[in-house]
Amino acid sequence: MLSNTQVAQKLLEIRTLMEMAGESFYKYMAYEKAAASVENAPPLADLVAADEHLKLPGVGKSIGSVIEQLVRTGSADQLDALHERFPPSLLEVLGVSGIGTKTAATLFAEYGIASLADLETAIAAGALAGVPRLGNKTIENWRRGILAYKGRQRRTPLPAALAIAREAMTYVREGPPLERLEFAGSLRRAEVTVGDIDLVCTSHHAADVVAHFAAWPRAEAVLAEGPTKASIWLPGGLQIDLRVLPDHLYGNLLQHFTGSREHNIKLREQAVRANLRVSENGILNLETGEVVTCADEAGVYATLGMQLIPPELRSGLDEIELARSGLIPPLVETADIRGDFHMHTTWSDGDDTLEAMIAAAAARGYEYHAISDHSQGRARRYGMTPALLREQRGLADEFDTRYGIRTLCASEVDILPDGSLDFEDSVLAQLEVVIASVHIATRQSREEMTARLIRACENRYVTIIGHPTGRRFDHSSGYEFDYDAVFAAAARTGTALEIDGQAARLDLPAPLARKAKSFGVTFALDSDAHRTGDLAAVEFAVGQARRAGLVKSDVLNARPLDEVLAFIARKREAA
DNA sequence: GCCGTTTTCGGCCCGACTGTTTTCAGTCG
Repeated sequence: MLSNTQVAQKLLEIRTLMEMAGESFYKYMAYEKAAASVENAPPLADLVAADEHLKLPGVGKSIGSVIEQLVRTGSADQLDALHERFPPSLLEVLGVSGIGTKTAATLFAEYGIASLADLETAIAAGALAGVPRLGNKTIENWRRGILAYKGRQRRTPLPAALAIAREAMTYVREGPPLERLEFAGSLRRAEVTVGDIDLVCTSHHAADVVAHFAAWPRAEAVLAEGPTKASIWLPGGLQIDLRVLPDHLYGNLLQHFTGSREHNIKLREQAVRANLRVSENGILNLETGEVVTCADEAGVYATLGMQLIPPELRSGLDEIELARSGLIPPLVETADIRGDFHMHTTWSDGDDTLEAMIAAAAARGYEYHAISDHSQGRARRYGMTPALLREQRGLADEFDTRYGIRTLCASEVDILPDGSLDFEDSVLAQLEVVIASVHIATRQSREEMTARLIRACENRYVTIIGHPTGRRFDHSSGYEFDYDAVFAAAARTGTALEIDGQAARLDLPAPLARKAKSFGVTFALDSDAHRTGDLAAVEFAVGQARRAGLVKSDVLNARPLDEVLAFIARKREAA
């Protein structure tokens, strides 16, 4: 069964090969739009089963049937036919920066270059010398592009990209004077992984700022450098783009470079109907010739007759229609978070002591938090026993007085393969917060895993299901289960679902959280910190929550302590 | 190929940078 991301990739492959085949621009662009739509949609398997995939924006009859084939069989007639003409290895050639579909099509048709290896051989043999419109500089750029392609990592996880962006911004600030500097693009939209880093800047000294940026010692190569914009590569192939414009255009600039591409296309299509041309240089009224420039993004959206759309919602799905109708809700913010239910100490697998974690949580200004060291699972060499839990509780009470915070007595308890928990109910009853998580036996069938998670929800002592899908960017795509059934069980039993902000997890993913919200589920936004420095990861959980459209009232740890305790008590009493 | 607050037909976002082209196509985001 192909995932949404995999289907989106196949649609993009069709798009690329259609362009090479000489299909019309709007025809293949339709596939690109559909791919973006699919990426942000709920699980396609469910949509196709309910025949609801045709409701996705940009998906009509033709692409709808392609999606259906992809989901059911893993391929599609259309893709197979294109592969008859163009070998899949051509996509490698297209992966080289500077080579687009036109060039790749020519290289293939005229010189038989069908793969990266073919291209390298042709360059090394000088087979491309003397070709019209192919100078030494172009060949040299390709050679560099091939090296970058080979060394390139996959898309960079959001937390890692954010750290790099902040380093680059620190460096840029050390240069010529500037007014404002911000990261934009997929990073600002809180996408789970980012393909490159976009920085926007306002300054009276644009060319100097750009030159300073391009001279960053950490840059391995400068891809492009003009008077207002430069692109650099870091070792490993991550690209950073910087654009500099005058300060009165800050709103237009930030809006333009925050994207997404599909969001901007839709926004501009709407604007065109009102005779407005939108770009980073302002909003041009084609009738009057007047140009509106905006100091902030709210001005851009207001000029286009809609609410400000938060960056995390700019996916190109239906946010523009909602904003025109005034239906974008105020999303949950990091400042709303009053506590963090999920963190570990040296008592299990954390790196920092109980006191250090409590002090750090208090320093973040939390009203309450929970220390949730692991239960001592059957296969676990570390972790808490009932005796250790009692001992930890006593110490925590002392530290609470010292640091002015309320530490809830908690544990992250393994959900065993049959859905029972790793602690007896009598132990669970002593805990104020129970996070139940799947760590073992992750290869169960969809049916077994569904039953297992539902049974965990039905345990009266379970407050939160931790990192519900088990996906990890480093090695695991997570386990399969019937999302609807588990979300319904969570809502019915008053069990919160976690959005785990740990760098490698970000789980629940935003499209699933959006779906869970439709069932009436309550969410816990947690850091899953294993050291004090990771408590800030709750911000990544908030980012995913915002992408899912969650508001303050959807979030358990945005509530005051008495309401949190009442939420927990309701479930225990109801059972 | 998709879509509709003028449209079920006739439209479809916008601009920066590169290379070698004497006027712009290709690529990228």
